[in-house]
Amino acid sequence: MKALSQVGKYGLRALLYLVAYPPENQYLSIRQISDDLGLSFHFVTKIFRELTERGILTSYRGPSGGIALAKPAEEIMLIDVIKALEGDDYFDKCLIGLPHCGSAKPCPVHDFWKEVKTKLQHNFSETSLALLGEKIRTQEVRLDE
Amino acid sequence: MKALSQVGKYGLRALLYLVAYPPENQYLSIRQISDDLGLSFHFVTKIFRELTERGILTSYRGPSGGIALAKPAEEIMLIDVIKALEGDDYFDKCLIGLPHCGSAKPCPVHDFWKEVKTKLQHNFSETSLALLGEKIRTQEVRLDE
DNA sequence: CTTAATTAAGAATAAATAGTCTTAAATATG
DNA sequence: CATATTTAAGACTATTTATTCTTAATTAAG
Repeated sequence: MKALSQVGKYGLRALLYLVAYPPENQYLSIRQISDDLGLSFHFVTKIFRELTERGILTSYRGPSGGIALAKPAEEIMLIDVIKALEGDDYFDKCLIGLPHCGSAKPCPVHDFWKEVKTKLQHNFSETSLALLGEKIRTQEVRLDE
Repeated sequence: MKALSQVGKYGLRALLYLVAYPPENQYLSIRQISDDLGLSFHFVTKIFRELTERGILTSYRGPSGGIALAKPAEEIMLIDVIKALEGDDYFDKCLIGLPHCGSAKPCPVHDFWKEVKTKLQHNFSETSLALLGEKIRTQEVRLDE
């Protein structure tokens, strides 16, 4: 199941890198993230611009510039990131693509799919970047390969 | 969340039409399905060829030919259709796209995502086309708009 | 002030997906 | 056998998504 586009996958991975390995300086360069994760520098830059516009990151140009979280990692929830990367209507789509599917005109799998989306949405709303960063640092999980 | 490609969405809708409104004759023509659902005839034809190869449909050429279920609708599970349309690895994908993500090398959201996929897989395995066809026929739900 | 380091912006290209079209093959019917 | 109806096959085109490239703007440091 391809739940995220490449933008979503790379964006989330790059963001988690920042959260898991916060820089000593105020800003972490995009180059370091993209090199370390083996992602295209330009592509990550483009994705991060969107996250900056959405208020998830801040950026600073020039030497020793880079990007940083706009808020404490405890206050950034996975759902904010996913909506920023995939669109605010991420949890509103009908499984079989009917444009007017909803509680008034449900498709054959509407109720079931609604339930799946609600649970996902709930889980993503409860998960902070801080939690995921901690998970990565304590070596329980990994961000590459 | 775009869980299905256009092939998956259209294929499932077209198949559900067949199940919900079984023809009096042995075969239902693709033209009738595509016209009724407002889908491209050629596109549905292409999708149905794959479902025929995968043993979900049978087809018959010539006048009063068309397609039909290869098995009773009770024996065709949603999971078979989705795997035929989206690929057998549909439930094996890492959320953030790490190629080696698994229980040995889990990504930061592996456990959570695994659980979501398992539940989905389970639900799709229990849902037959017959059930969905009945749902559509009894007007609880709809297949167009 | 010059240079190097960095992100911003968006144009350009490539690849994947979606959709259309043409021709062939099969088959029923007159 | 001729014709009409239908799916099969795959080439072709269009659109969307992904990726790369180029240039500009900002800023630190010598």
